[in-house]
Amino acid sequence: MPGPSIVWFRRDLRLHDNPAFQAAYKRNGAIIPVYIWDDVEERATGAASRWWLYHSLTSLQKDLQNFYNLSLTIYRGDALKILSQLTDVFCPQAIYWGRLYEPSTRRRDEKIKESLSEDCEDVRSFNSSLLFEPWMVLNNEGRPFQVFTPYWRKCLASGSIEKPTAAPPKENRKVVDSKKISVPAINLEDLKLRPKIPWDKNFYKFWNPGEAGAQKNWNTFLKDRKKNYSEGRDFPALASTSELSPHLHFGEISPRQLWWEMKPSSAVQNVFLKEVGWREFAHQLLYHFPQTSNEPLREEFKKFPWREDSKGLRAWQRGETGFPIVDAGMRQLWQTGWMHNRVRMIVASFLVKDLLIDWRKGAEWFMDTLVDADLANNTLGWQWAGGCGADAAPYFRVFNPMLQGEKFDPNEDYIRRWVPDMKLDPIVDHKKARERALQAFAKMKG
DNA sequence: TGAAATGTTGGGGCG
DNA sequence: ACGCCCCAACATTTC
Repeated sequence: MPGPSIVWFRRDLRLHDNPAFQAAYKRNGAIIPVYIWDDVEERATGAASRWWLYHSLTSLQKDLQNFYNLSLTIYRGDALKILSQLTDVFCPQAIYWGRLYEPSTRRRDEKIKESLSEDCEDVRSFNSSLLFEPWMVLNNEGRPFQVFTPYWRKCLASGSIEKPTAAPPKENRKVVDSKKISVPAINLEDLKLRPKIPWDKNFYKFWNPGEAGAQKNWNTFLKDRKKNYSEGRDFPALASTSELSPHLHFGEISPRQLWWEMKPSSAVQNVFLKEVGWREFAHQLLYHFPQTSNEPLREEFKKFPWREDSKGLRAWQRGETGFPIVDAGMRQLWQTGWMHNRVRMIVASFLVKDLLIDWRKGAEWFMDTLVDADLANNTLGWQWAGGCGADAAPYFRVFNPMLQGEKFDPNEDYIRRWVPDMKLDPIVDHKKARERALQAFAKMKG
């Protein structure tokens, strides 16, 4: 009888196409599925994401129980310590997990892999969340791409993507008593992931965290939204996007599934897959330039003269700027934990250009309020808006929030939905603000 | 994955 | 019929 395998779930909270779980399953022994809430998770997970995580773990717990008679054990504390203790007690044959790519998780996981390998012969990580590993796609000089189009072209030319695998067949796995270890397992409730103040009450109307919810959104997308995606995706009043971002962040659905089920005749031109490509691009950028979540990729922006403006920042956060499309976006974010991507660009441009507030302030707010908050995507998005990142909009490309509203919400449906009581009392004069931003840019240059 | 400023063109009104 | 002006429509340049 083979010994047990530990599967360390992190942000691959699914059973289909989950290579770590699959590999453990194939070993035919007992499986010990664990989730560990340690400092790295705690620091990196904002309030809205915690809400999501709570429900996603609940869902995974239920599925593991129902399909395999496995109980996902939850721990709080230092991941290395806990995994080492588990290893001491259970002498697992294998310890598996899905890879993450942020600097903090990489630092931690490398140490863990090295340390556990001394006591366990098969400690392995798997690719569960990307189509292309960041170190696999390099330009002809062997360096990472900094422009999207050539990056994506290279990805698509670089070979085939593995087909997703179904969840392993249902069966009752032998159960081990994980309570034996000295670090006590705790209840999911004890992680206190849900808010004390019930600001999450509306979230339930919009989201269904977990693997089943992810599949549901994906099927809706394929059935109803895909055909109009390339035109409709820019109009926030329409339901044209997949709304998969939080599911993808927590690994409730596999990008390989999206890839294969799109069945594109020409992947290069497929607009939806291109968006998946931006996600890949963001992850490889953060991998190769790990400092960019805090520092602009383009050096000259280190001396950009940002303004301190706590009143402006607060008005932006609350959706009280007096610019309808900006306020609508910020309120959609607050009420649902999500914002349409077109509107993200508009509100980001407004904060960075019209208010001249450091993009990092905006990034921080997004990390705390988005259910899909993802360090790689968020960093790319904000540095793009700030003009200081890879393949970024040139700084002088200033969005006019009124014009953007006219273009992308012509009937004001989106605005009315989120700010029914809209009062036009702008906190800045856009024309003057634009001039000010251009001057600041010139100052940095000179 | 801009928008404003500036330049060019051409149709129509009118003396 | 012609030149002149106005200005919308479009194109190009600049920020």
